[in-house]
Amino acid sequence: MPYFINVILPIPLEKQFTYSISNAEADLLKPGMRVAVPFGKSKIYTGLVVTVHQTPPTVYEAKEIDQILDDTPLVTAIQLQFWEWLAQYYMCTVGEVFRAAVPGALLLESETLILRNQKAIIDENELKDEEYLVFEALQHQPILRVREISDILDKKNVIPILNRLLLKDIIFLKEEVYEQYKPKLVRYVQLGKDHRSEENLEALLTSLSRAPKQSQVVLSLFQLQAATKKPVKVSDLEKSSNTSSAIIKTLIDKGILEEQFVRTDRVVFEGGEDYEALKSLNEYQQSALGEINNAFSMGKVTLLHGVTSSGKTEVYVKLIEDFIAKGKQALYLLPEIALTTQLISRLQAYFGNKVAVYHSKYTVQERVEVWNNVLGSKPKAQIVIGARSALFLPFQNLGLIIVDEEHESSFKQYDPAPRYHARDAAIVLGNLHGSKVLLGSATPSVESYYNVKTSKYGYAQILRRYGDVLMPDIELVDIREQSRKKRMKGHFSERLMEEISETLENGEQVILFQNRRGYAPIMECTSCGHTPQCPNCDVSLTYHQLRKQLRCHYCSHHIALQTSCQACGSATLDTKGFGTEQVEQELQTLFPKAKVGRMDLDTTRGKYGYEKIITAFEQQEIDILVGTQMLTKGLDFRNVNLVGIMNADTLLNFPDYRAHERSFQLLTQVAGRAGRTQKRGKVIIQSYNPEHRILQQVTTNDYIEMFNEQLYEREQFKYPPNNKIIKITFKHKDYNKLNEATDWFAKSLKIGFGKMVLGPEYPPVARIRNQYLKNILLKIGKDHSLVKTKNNIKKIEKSFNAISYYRGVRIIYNVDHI
DNA sequence: AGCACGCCGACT
DNA sequence: GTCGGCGTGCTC
Repeated sequence: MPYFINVILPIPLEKQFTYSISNAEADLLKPGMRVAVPFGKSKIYTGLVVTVHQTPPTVYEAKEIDQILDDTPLVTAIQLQFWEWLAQYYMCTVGEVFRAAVPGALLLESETLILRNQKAIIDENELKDEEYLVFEALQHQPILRVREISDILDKKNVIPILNRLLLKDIIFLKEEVYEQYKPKLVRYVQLGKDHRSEENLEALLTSLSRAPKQSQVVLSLFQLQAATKKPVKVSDLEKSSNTSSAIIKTLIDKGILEEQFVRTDRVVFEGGEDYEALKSLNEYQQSALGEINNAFSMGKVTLLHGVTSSGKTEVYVKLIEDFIAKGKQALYLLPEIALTTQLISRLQAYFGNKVAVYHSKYTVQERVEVWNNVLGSKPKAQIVIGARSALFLPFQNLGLIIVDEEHESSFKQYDPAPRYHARDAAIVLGNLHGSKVLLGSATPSVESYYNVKTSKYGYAQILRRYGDVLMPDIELVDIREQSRKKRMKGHFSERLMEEISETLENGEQVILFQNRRGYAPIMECTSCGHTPQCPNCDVSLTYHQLRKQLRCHYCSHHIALQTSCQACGSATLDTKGFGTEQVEQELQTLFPKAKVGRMDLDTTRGKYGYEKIITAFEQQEIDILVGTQMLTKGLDFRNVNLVGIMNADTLLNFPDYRAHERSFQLLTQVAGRAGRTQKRGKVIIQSYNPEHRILQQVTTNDYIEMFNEQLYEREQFKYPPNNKIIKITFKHKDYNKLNEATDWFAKSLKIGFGKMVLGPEYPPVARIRNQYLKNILLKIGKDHSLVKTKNNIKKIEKSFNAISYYRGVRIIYNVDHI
């Protein structure tokens, strides 16, 4: 009986695909292994084996696989279960989860190569211009890629031309698949067998007496090897003998040296073996740890609620220590922006090279190495610290998951699918592994705190800051009043100016928070009111002073800065609103002696962009640091005594149901950066609306009141935690078609769900990259089954797709949309 | 998602 | 009269 496999392909299709395999392959293949399979006319994709079976497909002939890519499974059975859950819950395909879960370097795809047919007899006169260009290019370079041909011809669709050349036998095509991951090899050398004894060495040195460089190398190598008796890294040898690789190569060619290659990890912790002993916990941390362990023993997910700088990290470290002592793996999840060198080096100081790091700034190659180390339960991957994607690593016996900064909305993936929430997914993953899950935050999300209130989660609390440092003194400044009295200097109130001067005089540092990058959001003509718009999206262009450009934040379209209004020609252009760049500039005029730094998306690009600014600030080369959200997470600066929030209103006026909760969290977190040593820190919050409930609650640090009010409001408007929401986004370039399609969909939904259907409504930015967008929001009450609701939606989608006019309108589901 | 096949406007 | 636009349908 012939054998078959079912595979998952990394594409957004619901189905699994069946391929035929030989008996020999059936012996080798196990679920979780990768295979390269032909798909469609010419492509080759990486598929993941789900089942090996003997049921032939009935309505089609199964294709054969191209090749097997692994000799042991790359993905575990638990991972496959986890992927199924994600796909089901977040309404996407398992293929999309597969694509997101596995490092890109392991998902090989074929590429079409164009080669010249050497045997062809070509009459150049028969070729058209474009065909000739391709032909000529192939004379210089025997192999070309489709991309390169596109570049040569300056045209995107080159397939018709290639087809014509193919027909004329001038070229042929080849599909090439290649492994993108290559292990890193380090070259080692040692003295050849014949030269190792002392007398042979002397003979050798005599024979090399007329080649002083070479004998120098031999001598250095002998000294280096004397200590270890092991081969020596070529790079070390070059350094110690002060020679070039050419001389070493000559010696290898002469057979005097032997070379060998050793596989190494790209990611190595250089700290050695001396771990720092864990600081002993203070009584508050100790009692929190007790409460956590108590809740864990009841099998509960637990929330650790500890004020800013209360030393939550030490509690985590203690827990991790306990779990790895039991031989378990531990996963420590953080939002991307909190994954700073500061925190990582702190953990490495405790656990040395047992810590592996996994996040988006790592190269694909580095990620493959972490993946393999986790899969092999290697000692160096017992503890994984990473951003949300670290959930997808192939853990073998995961004992503990910590989700730090649990309230952070960046744990929810927005685009592309799977649009999962890492905190919620972590709880499911914990269930599959039977591991304990700890959520930590200084300002828990309403959802998590609600789960504590309803006894679904365990709870532990730390109310004191570490070392009994006082909570900062928070002062609200009414800038409405100030600007009316013309007391503002730019965007700075008198109070903020005073405090900055005083702090600088004391030799302390200042952090200023402005939740907007760029110089000023928009440029406006004061004569006619015209503002430059993006041609592809429904937004105004943002002014970036540094590059003298107007840029679109959605499609990265940009134009040079205008000197006169495009609409009326007058030169009376002015900026409206302000961002970090402008704050930075104002500071330089207001405090000419202070060194000002800026930290936002624009200044932290690149692998070490971040570190540079942080280090400069730590070493007090910067007096005032201006920044966005990034400033709030995982950073610990000793000498900061003042934090200023330039404008709290932009946060509060955000048009979504989480705006208030998020403002409270953000402001509390930023405030927490002030005064981390003995002196009480100072926080100035500037606002046009200082009576706002949330601002009052931040000032008095009243989390409970904030929670109760928010919970009440959420219940009134049928939002989570008691209700579930699904946002359905529709996308199409034809405005009218989109409107009709969304109206149809909403009408169908309303049959089953009535007034729980909201919209369709345009989002604030209704067109991006020339595609119009429209949303339908579905609220699902506690009394409704989520699974049934989703099935219902899928059914409606099916009928929707059966209407040919609507086809082409893209539908995007976002479950638990934040 | 890609990618091929198939039917209508603007150029040689 | 062709070239190339993108609507439609399929992929084991």
